Amino acid sequence: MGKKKLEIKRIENKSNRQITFSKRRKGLMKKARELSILCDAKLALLIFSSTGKLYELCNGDSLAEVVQRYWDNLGASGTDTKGLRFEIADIWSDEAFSQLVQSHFGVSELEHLSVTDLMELEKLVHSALSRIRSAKRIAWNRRAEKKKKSPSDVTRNLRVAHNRCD
Amino acid sequence: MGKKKLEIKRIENKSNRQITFSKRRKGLMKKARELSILCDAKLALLIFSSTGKLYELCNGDSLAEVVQRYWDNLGASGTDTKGLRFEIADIWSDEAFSQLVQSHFGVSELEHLSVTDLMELEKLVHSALSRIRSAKRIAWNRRAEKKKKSPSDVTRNLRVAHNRCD
DNA sequence: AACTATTTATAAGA
DNA sequence: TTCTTATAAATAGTT
Repeated sequence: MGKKKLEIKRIENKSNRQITFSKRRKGLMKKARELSILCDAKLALLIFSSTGKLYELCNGDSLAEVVQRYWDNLGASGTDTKGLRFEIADIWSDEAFSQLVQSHFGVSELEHLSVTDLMELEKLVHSALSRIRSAKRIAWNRRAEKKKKSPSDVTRNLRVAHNRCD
Repeated sequence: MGKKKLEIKRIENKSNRQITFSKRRKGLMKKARELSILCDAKLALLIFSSTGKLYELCNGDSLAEVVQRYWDNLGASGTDTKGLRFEIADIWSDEAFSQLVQSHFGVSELEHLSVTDLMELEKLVHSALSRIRSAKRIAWNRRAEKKKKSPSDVTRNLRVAHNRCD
């Protein structure tokens, strides 16, 4: 929409690209906000400009919680994750984790921690996730290297689970 | 845009709300895709309908990676997280975590785990996060209850940190 | 699910 | 850059 119809492909002129980014980013966020209000939807929107600057929008829950729902949803829609879910619950009966909490905060019950402590713990666990993901990526590549010619169905399914984006 | 100007507030009629949700969701995703192509931006968009159904869009990296960049960004932009970051790194030198990995998978080095194991571990740690967040929410409410009248600056800042959304 | 009267977003230009 | 304006695009109400 504008004086000329704009073809949807990368804008090569840098300053035009910047201007369009700024205008459309604002428009997109406005629309996102409207959708969430009009239709009572929860949403999260993250935009990284080509220079790496982050713009974000979310409503209702914190972004972390929206993302968490995303993960829950992944788990729920998976076909054979039930056995896994049982084991997942077990992390809390595992001595190791309460020891971890104990050694960092002096108590082992989450219920006894302050908001500040819990935020710190949250970041702590997030950093664990980062490292796990990184290891997963590396393991994935190692695996892909071996099966270069024709990936098996199992491999393809894993890719879907790993990279659930359209 | 439409035959009448629509006031931006929750649409009470359920079927109208549903129809508007469907139309606007499609429009929003189209705009998001266009922005990412035109301006070479990375983005992630998660939408949960009021019935809980998830619609998502992301380009470039997987959603997990976009979200991870979000967390990295949070850490980098925080004013007083440096001290915290040091402690965060320490989770991996902590015996407790490697014991956890050891007891679940038989080896303690992430590098020796398979993709499948790492995915399981990832879910495991995610479930830990769920519980931490839940505890945080509860602790937060307890705290808010006490300071009902006029929240202090500290309280307000924590809310910002907890719920970093505009 | 299609239509269409309007509103809204925005590409160029000032 | 910010403001304006002509035009394209999205969509509210309707069928």
